[in-house]
Amino acid sequence: MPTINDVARAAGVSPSTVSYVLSGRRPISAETRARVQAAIAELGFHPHAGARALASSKTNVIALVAPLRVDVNVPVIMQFATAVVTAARSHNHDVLLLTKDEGTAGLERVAHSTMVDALIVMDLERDDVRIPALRRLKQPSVLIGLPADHTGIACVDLDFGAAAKLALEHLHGHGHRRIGLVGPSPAVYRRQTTYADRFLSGFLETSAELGLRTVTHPCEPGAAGVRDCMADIDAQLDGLTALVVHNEEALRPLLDLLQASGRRVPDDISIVAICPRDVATSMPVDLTSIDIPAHDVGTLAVETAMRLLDNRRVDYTMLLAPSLVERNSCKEISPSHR
Amino acid sequence: MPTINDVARAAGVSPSTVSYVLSGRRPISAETRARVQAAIAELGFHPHAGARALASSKTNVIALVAPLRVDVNVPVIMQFATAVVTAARSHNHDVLLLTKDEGTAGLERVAHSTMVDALIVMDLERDDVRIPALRRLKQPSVLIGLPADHTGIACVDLDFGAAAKLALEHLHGHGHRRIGLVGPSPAVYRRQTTYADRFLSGFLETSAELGLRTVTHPCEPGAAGVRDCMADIDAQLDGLTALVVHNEEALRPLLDLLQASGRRVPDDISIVAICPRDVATSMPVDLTSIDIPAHDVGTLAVETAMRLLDNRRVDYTMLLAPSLVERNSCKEISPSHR
DNA sequence: CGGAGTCGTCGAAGCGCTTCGACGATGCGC
DNA sequence: GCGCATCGTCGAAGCGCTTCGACGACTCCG
Repeated sequence: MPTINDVARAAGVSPSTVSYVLSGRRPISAETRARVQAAIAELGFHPHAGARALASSKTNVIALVAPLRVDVNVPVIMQFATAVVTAARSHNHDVLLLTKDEGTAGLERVAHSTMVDALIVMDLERDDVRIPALRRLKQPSVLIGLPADHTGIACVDLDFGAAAKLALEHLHGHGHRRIGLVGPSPAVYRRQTTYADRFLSGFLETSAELGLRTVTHPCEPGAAGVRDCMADIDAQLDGLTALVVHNEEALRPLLDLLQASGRRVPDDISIVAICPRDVATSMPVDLTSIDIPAHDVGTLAVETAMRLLDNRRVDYTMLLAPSLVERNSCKEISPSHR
Repeated sequence: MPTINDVARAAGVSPSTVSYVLSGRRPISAETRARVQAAIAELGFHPHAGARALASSKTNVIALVAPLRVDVNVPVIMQFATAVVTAARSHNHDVLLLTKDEGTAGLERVAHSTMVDALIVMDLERDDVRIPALRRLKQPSVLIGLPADHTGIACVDLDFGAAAKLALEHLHGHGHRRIGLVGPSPAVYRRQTTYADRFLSGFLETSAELGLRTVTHPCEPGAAGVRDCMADIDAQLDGLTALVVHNEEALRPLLDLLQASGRRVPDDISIVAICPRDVATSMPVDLTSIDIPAHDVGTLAVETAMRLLDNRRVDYTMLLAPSLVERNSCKEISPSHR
């Protein structure tokens, strides 16, 4: 492996000159630069990352802390990860993958040993124990999610409150007045992942504003969970004409159940789903949905980390506006049926 | 951030002694060790990764090259990644996540700049262009998959040939004689990911050995793809009593289609699926399946990388034996119906 | 009781890079 | 034509760690 000294010798310059050619931090004449670059290419020189990190205190690596339990939401996690890696590479950074189950210790390990310049953390809980730890680190961090007290830490997420509002407004606009919410599984609420609450609050507020009759219910995974959930919803609200589904796993069994019980979508019941686009379009009925813009969120998280690294100003709460795509699961209801 | 010198001073020893306490490479008296460890704990010392890498030429990081297109098989990829990260951590290594689309250049970048000690590469094609590049690296690599010429590079994968054999033997044992294979999508064959071929060869060989009447067909994604595929299979082989499905995406629409056309599983048609356990158990019918042991494969890949790093002997072709789990999708067929 | 090992520790060199200050050479204004 | 910037380059210091050789203090054996 050639070193910067080898390159310097080959180009007939000093090592510092090579370094300046590489970093562009000082002006170098065109000829010198050309000679150096030729030497670099010829020798196949790549600067040693460790040496560089040691001398410059920059690693050009960011940590991505992901919930790698084989769990719900796998495709969404994957989309985040893809976006983060891609965006990081476009800023000349690499990504070190950590699992959530290393917890606080993992964050401190990589931060204290100077393996990374910044951290991106996903799947935050309302009072996540990692937040105080992150605050203590010298590296900046960006959260994907919105825990309770994130003072001084940048957060990026979909605006789930607005998403709920948007879903209800859409249905309201189509004449629906009696609407059920099929929520995430109780485990999600228990885990205090805040998107569930934010969505729920937005739902309840908008429901009140628009004067709707609504009922909300979490939904256990599996066909049985869906059956129970729908039974409860139907029991509490008759004349139901629409559902908002904030639960990816439930979608498929829900559609199966509706079909089995002879309720046609969208003729008898309309549905708005909150889920990734490809999930919405891979169902028996193409679902009108509000996308979870994992790609945008991941990219924005990286951009934000980069801004923090160059001491540029950032917003500390970035909630992306939801957008609803109409497909074939919502139907206009005539006033007489309201 | 305290350095090794700070620790040394606090403990009243030389920096090298601290280093030896950390690495255990030389004997250190119990008292000294205790004092040093106390100082480390008190100061919250963590060795600087870059400095360490520079001095020792070891990074304690391995690269994981994953196909991060948002594509088929997402859950399986995720399981591999989880297993690799977990196993790496248990060997005191971290994982740098690279995407397949950086190609050869990405591998060379991280290897030449000494960011990683070893590489684990997934989703190999038959004549993958990355293989020659990997051979040139000074870091060892382990492949998850089995490309054509992998001389000198360790490979780990499920034995797909044996899996096909196992599936057919199971069905044959239950009296089935006319069996269809619903294969991966043509895109997979085109991409020359070798597991498809290995499975197919195993299928054809075993079919011949057992004297079965079989027909094989790739299957495009989506309900339409499944319909076409089944139409072709039925056209070529009447009296079909069983299917082997080597295509995760196809499972759900296939079951829908069979139900819609009044063929009950397992009463009218038996199924053996090759897919992760949780996919098999999340279908309307619990499927008898051969698991894709992503966790085991990922773990073994890391173990192998670790062995290579300590210059221990490794096998260069590690094919894990498949295992079939009986659930509710296969039925004994009476001789009269054969 | 002397020499040969072992044990425990230290000092110094060096890993490959960045960066700071210095310095000759130019160009410029007046 | 002289001083002053600016430009382009160099040399050296150092980033924080590992590792090698050295060395005093013991232990052990014959």
